[in-house]
Amino acid sequence: MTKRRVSLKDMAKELGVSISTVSRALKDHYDLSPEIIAKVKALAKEWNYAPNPFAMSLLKQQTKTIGVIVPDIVTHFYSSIISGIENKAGENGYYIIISSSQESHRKEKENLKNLLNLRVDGLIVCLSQDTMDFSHFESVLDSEIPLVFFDRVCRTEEFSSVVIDNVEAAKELTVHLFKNGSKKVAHIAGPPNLNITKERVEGYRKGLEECGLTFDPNLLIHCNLSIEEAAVATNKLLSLKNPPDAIFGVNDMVIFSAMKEIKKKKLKVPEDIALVGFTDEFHATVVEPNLTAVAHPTFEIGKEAARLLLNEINSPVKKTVQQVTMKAKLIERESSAKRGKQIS
Amino acid sequence: MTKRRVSLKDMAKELGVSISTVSRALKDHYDLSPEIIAKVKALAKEWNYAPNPFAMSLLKQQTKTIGVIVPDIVTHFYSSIISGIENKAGENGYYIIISSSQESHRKEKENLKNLLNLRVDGLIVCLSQDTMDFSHFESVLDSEIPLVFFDRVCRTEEFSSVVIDNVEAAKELTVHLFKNGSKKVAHIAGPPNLNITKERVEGYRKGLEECGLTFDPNLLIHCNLSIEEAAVATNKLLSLKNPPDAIFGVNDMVIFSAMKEIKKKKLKVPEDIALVGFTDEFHATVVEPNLTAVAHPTFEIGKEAARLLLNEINSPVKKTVQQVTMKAKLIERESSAKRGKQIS
DNA sequence: AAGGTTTGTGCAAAGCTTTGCGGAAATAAA
DNA sequence: TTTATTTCCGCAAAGCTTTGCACAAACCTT
Repeated sequence: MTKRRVSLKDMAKELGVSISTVSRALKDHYDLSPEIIAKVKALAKEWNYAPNPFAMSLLKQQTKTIGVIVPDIVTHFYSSIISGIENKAGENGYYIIISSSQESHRKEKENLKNLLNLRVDGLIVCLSQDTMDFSHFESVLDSEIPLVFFDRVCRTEEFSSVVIDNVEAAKELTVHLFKNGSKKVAHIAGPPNLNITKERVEGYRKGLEECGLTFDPNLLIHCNLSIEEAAVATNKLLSLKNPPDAIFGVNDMVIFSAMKEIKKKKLKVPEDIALVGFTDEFHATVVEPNLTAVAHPTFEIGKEAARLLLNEINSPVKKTVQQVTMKAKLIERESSAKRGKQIS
Repeated sequence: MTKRRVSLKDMAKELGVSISTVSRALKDHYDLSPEIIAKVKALAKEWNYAPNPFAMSLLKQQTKTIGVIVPDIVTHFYSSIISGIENKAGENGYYIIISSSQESHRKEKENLKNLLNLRVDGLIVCLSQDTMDFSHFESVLDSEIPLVFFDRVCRTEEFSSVVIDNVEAAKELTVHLFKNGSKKVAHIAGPPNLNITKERVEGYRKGLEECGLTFDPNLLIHCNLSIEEAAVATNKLLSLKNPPDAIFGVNDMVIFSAMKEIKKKKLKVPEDIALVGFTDEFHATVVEPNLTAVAHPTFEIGKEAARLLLNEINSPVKKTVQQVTMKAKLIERESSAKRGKQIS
């Protein structure tokens, strides 16, 4: 138990005036005598007064708090987005409360319930990997608390969301591989229920089509987004009788893992097999060879999600569902350099 | 403005009983009739009642909230520690509010003030890079709110802290380099004001001493923890007339940057120059060659800090300052392999 | 001097919960 | 029938802030 902070009451007692007078003095109410105002302010400063946020929340029925649910906070992709959210929220006097679903549907539901009970003013959510049933968001609709999804989304007619154009980006990536000499492009995809998986697979197939390559079901493997499963998938691909000459991975983890497995087999990237993926700016340049990748503007995604949410929170009208698509850019680096070209 | 949630009052009205009865029924008060209890509970469930946390905070004078201040949330080291904190806090029904100082003393002060005004029950802090003046923690002492530092600490007689044995680890790292053939070990250190810097420099010098190497001031460079400054430092070392054959970097950023610069110069790690540092498990294995490093048990550090804090929060006695030193282990990988030995 | 206006301040309610205490009704005992 | 005992439930205060309304005092006008 910690010490009680000073309240208006304490100051009123000290100065021999009423609580209301103190309250008003602090906000320069027009018809208080200047002396009183000065006295009150001086004492407030000396005693280091700050309004009790709980009393305020109770009164105002708003908490200046945003709840965030992400699959995990350790992955750079998410922490960077969180950073963007924090940035925007902070600018507007909002605090964020972060909770991670650890890619579990159960935990996601639990976190959602907790944040709702905490009376957050709004929510920003990225779905967990194994969320296939979206009924828990019904309660959000009921409560009329604004919610914005990002990256992994659902119920887009009911909730705003921030995404990148996955179809287009995946297509671009596939075409890029073809142009740089790959003829057998494999794709290690994510869990089939996620929108990002579906969209990227769609883009992959469109890309193949555009290049006149036929889709080979053996070259498309779904896995969850762990290092382990990605390693298994990679090895499966590499041991095909007709192995791929390029792999397009659905995200960071998958790419890292694939790269490790490829190196273990003494194969060279990109000479033997090119490698591309979706990732964030940071990691693409840490690994070697540097990764050709669709880089998410993570910080911006976070900021945008927060901006949308703040808009909805402060909007007088009922609902303003919006889908924002951010620009993701393909950055060509070493891992998919043209065959035969010397890598420096 | 969102919909009001149901309150005890609403339910009391609906059932035609008093608020107190509803409140007591929900906690199975002994002298209420079983029928009333059943009715209340049924309605509470149907209406999805949850106590208003602000009313509770007001009443109980505690918020079940922990404030966390870190230099940034994007770096894996910190996000992983945060993850540990969240884990432990969650288990005990506490929420965490995270704010980042962005390595700025000013922001750190501001965050501290905000969290104090928010009435958090406790604080977990890692100092910013340019915090040299620690007077802002006076207010924490005054408020009697428990605080635990980790990694970058100060005022250790007044606040508990969780650290690793930097001196010992740095010494070990230096000796390891010597044993594997390095004779001129350089150290890129952090800002001189940080305890981690001082301790690692001390360990470095002890290590040199133990190996019978004399300390060369040219081989010790201080820099802030950015990619850019680390690159400058690395180049300065490499262009000495008598350049080092090993670099010991104070943290991740420094190491990544140094590695890039070394590769740019077409030098080989570890053949031309060995590289070791302090980092987390994850990144050490992502870069190539894999990094020999003192790996922080980041998740555990977070859990331990939270554990200490929770102890203090729930302790009836006044103060129980504790210094916990976590085990950091040196993991030998490729970047410092014995000279001449083949790297697989 | 009496009524009207201005100026400065306090009361009280609302927002929500918990809990000590007191009170009413019902039952048991005398 | 009256008193004592249970059994069940409500009042009210505390925790803190804001704000509409009311009240009092001082001033001004006629």
